[in-house]
Amino acid sequence: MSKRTYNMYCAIAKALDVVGERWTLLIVHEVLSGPKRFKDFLDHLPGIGTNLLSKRLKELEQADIIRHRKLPPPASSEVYEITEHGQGLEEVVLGLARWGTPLLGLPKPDELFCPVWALYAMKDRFVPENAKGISKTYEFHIDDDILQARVENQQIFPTQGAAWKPDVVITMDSATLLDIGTYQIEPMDAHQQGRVQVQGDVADYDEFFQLLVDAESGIERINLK
Amino acid sequence: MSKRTYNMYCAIAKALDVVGERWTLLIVHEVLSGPKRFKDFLDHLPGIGTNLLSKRLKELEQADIIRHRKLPPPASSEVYEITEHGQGLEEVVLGLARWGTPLLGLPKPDELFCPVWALYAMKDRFVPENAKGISKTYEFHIDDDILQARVENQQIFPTQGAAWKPDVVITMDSATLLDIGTYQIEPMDAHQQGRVQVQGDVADYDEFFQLLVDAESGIERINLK
DNA sequence: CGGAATCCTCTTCGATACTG
DNA sequence: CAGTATCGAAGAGGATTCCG
Repeated sequence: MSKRTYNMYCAIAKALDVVGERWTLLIVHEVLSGPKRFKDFLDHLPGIGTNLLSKRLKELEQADIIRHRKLPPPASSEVYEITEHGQGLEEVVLGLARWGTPLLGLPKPDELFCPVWALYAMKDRFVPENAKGISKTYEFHIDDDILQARVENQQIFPTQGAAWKPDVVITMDSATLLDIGTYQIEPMDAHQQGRVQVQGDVADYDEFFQLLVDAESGIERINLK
Repeated sequence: MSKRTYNMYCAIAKALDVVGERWTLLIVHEVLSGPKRFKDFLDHLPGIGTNLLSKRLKELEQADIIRHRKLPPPASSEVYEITEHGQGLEEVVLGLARWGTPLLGLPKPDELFCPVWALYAMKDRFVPENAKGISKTYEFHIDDDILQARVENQQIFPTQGAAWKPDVVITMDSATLLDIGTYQIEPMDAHQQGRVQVQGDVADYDEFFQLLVDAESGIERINLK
């Protein structure tokens, strides 16, 4: 009944004792992107099963990586969120995202995609040099998800949820987001074809994607052809 | 017989599809610290089992993270080393090391410790501000292992193996290294008690440990009491 | 509906023994 | 020393059920 451990006096092994099991770091990624309900995890982690998810959430809570709290009625559902200690794993998750990007290729039919996962892609692809003098908040409506990206001081802060006073609101479905993200279509072309709606200045929409790595190096980065 | 995958179009999941299995990142850590033989892995990864190690090495080779080559006779043994692609995982491993350090506590009797693991601890604890104007190479003989740390331009480059022209050679056993590393004893006290031998200027030996975080913040960092 | 518990099958892991 | 073979134990996956 004792928990499995590597039994090594090694910081890496100690970390993996806690977050190295299957699904664990993916669950951490989810809560790093914003508070989530049990159902959200199930939707975003295909095949995990309720029992295993339940077990993982308990382990993560015991390790002080997440906490859960009940929302007041009428919501009456539990919400899981990251702790300060868990926030320290951001560097690890971001490192995995960076290293994993070239393995993405094009999405396969049986692969699940959730819009929130684009948050780390934004961080990964953001080019500070292209953002000089820009201070804007971009809001995205992708399928039923709302995301935002605050750009400021040549940094980007993408998070889940609606922005307070967005400079522009950009609406598209996830298929279009994937086509743009994998450089199958230019952002402005997608807009002209009616696949993207923009509330606000269309120039802001165009500008946002200029902040990310361009198609040429981007295609190499996600390893297309 | 198809490999288990998360089936998510997500860079983090893709990375974990490749390096997320049990033992895998620890093996990557080992080769990041220097080329290793089969036996070395077995000695450093208690309980892995030869079959699983063999399997992991094959998987890592297939993923272009490590490569193996035969040493010329009379050595005639296989050596596994990191590839350029695998080197990209350094950020992930270092992130895990950083996050895992506060979980270390004091070494327990049944926990294995290998001197090479101190390499990432050096990187983690190095304080650039304390290294102004220092350009030296420190060589360490710990038990039967030889390590080195090159300090230059307020950076530290710890690696496995003997240095070319070390400024100082420091010899101790791993118990002493652990005592110093966990702030149970001051480096100079350990030297005075004959637990550390120094070839070269003893001031250099003292200086080196000044480059790492001091006891006060260090104890907090590894979460002792 | 959110989440925990049960049962069953399958895969992976871990330890030992064995071979080149 | 470098692996392969074998087998019992543990963990994962999927369906279903139960409880609030």
